[in-house]
Amino acid sequence: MPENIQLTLDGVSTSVAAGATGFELFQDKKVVAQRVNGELRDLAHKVADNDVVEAVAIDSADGLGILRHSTAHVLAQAVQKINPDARLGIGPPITDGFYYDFDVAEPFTPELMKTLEKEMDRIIRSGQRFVRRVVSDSEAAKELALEPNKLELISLKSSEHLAEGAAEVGSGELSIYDNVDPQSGEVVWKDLCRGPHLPNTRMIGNGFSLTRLAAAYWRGNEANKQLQRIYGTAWPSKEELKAHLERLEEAAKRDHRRLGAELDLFSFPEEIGSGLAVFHPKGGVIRRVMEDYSRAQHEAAGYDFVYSPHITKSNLFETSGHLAWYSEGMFPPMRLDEEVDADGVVRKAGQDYYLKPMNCPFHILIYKAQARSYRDLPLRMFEFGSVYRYEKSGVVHGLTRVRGMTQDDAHLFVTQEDMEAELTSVLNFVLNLLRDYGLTDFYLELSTRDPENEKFVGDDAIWEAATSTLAKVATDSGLELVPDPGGAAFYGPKISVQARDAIGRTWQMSTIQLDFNLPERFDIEYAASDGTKKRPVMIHRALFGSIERFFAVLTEHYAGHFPPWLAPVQVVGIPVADDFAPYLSGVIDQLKASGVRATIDLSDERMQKKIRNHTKDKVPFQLIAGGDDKDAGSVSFRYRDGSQVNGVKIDEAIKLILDAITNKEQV
RNA sequence: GCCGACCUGGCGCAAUUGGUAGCGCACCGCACUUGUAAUGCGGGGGUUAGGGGUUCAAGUCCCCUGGUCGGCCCCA
Repeated sequence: MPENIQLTLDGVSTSVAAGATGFELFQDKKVVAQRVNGELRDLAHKVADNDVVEAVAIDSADGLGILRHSTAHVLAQAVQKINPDARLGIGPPITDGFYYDFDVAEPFTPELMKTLEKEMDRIIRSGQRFVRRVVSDSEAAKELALEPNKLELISLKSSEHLAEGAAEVGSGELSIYDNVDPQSGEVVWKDLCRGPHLPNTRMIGNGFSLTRLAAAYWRGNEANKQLQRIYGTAWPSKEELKAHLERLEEAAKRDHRRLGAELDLFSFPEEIGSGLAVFHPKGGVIRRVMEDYSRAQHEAAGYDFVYSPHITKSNLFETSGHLAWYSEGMFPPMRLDEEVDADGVVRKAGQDYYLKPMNCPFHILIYKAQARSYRDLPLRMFEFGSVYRYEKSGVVHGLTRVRGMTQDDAHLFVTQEDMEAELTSVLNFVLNLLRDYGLTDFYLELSTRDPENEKFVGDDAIWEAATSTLAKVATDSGLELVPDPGGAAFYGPKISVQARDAIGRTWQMSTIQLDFNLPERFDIEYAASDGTKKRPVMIHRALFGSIERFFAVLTEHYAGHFPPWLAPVQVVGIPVADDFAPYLSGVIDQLKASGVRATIDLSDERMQKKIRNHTKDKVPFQLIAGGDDKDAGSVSFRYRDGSQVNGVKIDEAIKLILDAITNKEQV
C-alpha cells in the first residue's frame, strides 16, 4: 500500500498521506465539507488516489445548505427530546433556511418555539459530532422501526416517484447519521440522511432562528395526512442572521398590501368578499395611467379592441372545454329561467350562466362572426377583460391572488407561415412595454411538452414547429432562457417572461402561449390564397398577467415610490408662509394646465409638517416657495429622499417636471 | 379546501387572575404664519368582525359564520 496518494486539491496537484480525510486537507475553519469528484462529502470522508477535491466553505451556497440541513437535524433532535412521541417527516434545507416536518398529536405552539430554540442551543453547545454510517435497507428498517415515515421513504427509494425526501435517502446507498456526544462517545440521536453534515453541532453557532409554524401534507400530497412543519433560518454568524432578518423587514415594508393601505390605493372590504378589491382614487389614477399607456401601445402595434360580457351560458364553456377541465376553479352557475310547479317538478328547463374565468372563447366567437380570409390575418384582439375565478379560500393573497381580476388579454390569430414573425414581434412588444413600466431585468422560461405524456393535444408536426419557433424567438431575444420540459399546457407550448424586481425577487409576468386546442374545438378557419380552408394558429398573450397583480408587482418594485408618470399626485406646492401661496399657486396652475397632477397644500400646518406628510405620501416633486424664490422668480425642489434643489426658475422647473413625466424617468 | 394564529374607533396599538374600553396618529375647531420630516390648546369618534352560549358580570371563556395572516395543496 502506497504511503502517499495524488490529489487535485482546489485545482492544484498535491500529494497527501493515504487515508487522509478533509480534516487533514483543509486547515481553514470555514471549510465544513468537501466536494470529491463532484460529490459533496463530509470532512471525515477519506479521499482516494486521483480524487479531485475542493473545499466547501460554510459561506458558499453548498456550505450554507449543509449548515441549514444540520440545523434541521438539531431541531428534530430538540423536538424529540421535548416530545418523544413526535415522529419524523423530512427536514431539508431550503432558500435561506430549512424546515422539518413532524407527525405529532397536538400542533406546536408559538411558545414551544422558544423552548425548542433553547434546547437547540444546548445541543449546539454540546458539540455533538455528526457521524455517517452506511446501512443496508434491512438494517435501516430495523433501526428506524419507530419512524414509519422514514420507512416509507426507504421503501420508495428505488421508486421513480420520490420527489420529496431525496435529502433523506438519495438514490444510492442508505446512510444514517449518528449524533455523538463528544464527552461520553454515546450516540444521543440519529436520523436517516444522505448528508453531508457539518463536522459537529458547534459550527452552527448562534446564527439560527426558528421562524414559523405551518402544516404540510406528507410527501406534498393533499390526499395524505398533514404534518406539523417548523421553519427556521440559519447563517454562519449572528450578524448574517441579523442582516437576513433586516432584508425580510425591507421586503415587508414593500408589501403591496401594507403600502396599499398606507398610500390609500385600494382595499378589500369584507362586505364584498374575499379576493375582491376596490381601487381608491389614488390607486385608480395609477391603474388608469397604466391602462391608458398600454392601450396606446397596443393601438400602435396593430391590435383591435374588443369587449365581451362577464357572464355567459354554459354551452360556451362546454365547447371550450373549461367546464370539463377547470370547473372547480369557476364560480358555481346561476340557474335562470327555470320554472318549477308547486310539487317541485320542473316545467321549463332553466339555463346555467357562468361568470367567465377566461376571455378566449368570446374572442373566438368574434373571430367566427364572419368568414375569415388570409388577408384578415394576423388578427389581434385585445381586451381588458374582467374574469372571475373561484380561488380556494386559503390561497387568496392581496392583489396577487384574487377572485376577480382584469386581464390585459390578447388573442392573435395567425397563419402557420406567419407564426414565427408574429411570435417574434409579440415578444419584443411585451419586453419593451414591461421596460417602459420600469422592469428591466428579465429571463424567459420555455415550457414544452413531455413526449411521453398523452395529455397533449395537436399533432406532432405543429408542436415541433411551434416549439422550435418559440425557442428560436426566445434565443434571438438574447435573454437567459430556462427550459421547462413537460411544463406546457395540454393545448400548446408557451414562453413566460420572468422579471426580477428592485430587491431581486422574480415574478412571472407575461405569457405567450400557443393553442392548438381551441381552434379545433370551435372549428375556426380561414380561406387561404389557394382557396382552401385552413386552421389558424391561436396565440394567447397576457402582458401584465392581471392588472391587479402587475399593480402589486410595481408597488413592491418601487416600494411605493412610483415614478412621476404613474404617481397619483405628481407635484405638491408648499408655501413657506401663507403670503407666498398666491405666487406658488400660479406655478401649480401652470403645471395643471399642462396636464400635471399638481396640488397646493394650503392647510394651516407648519411647512415642516407638510413636507413630512407629503414625503410619507411619496409625492415625487415637492415645490417650496418663500420670499427668496418669489423675488427670484423661482421655486425650490424637495425630493422623496430628502435631497433639494433650490432656486430653480419657474420655466425651467416646469420643463424639468414635464420631461420627467414624458420620459417616464424615476426621481 | 386543510393546519395553526389572529380580528378592539379611519390606521397602529393598550386594557391585572372574566369586574360594563384607553393611547398615539389621522379627523374637526381655535390660536399661531413659520425656508426643507411632527406648533400649541380644545373636541368628536368604538353596542371590541357578526351571531349564539356560559356567568351575577365577557374585549377577555365556549360554539358557529365571515374576514385576515403564515404555511400546505392549488394557481387554466
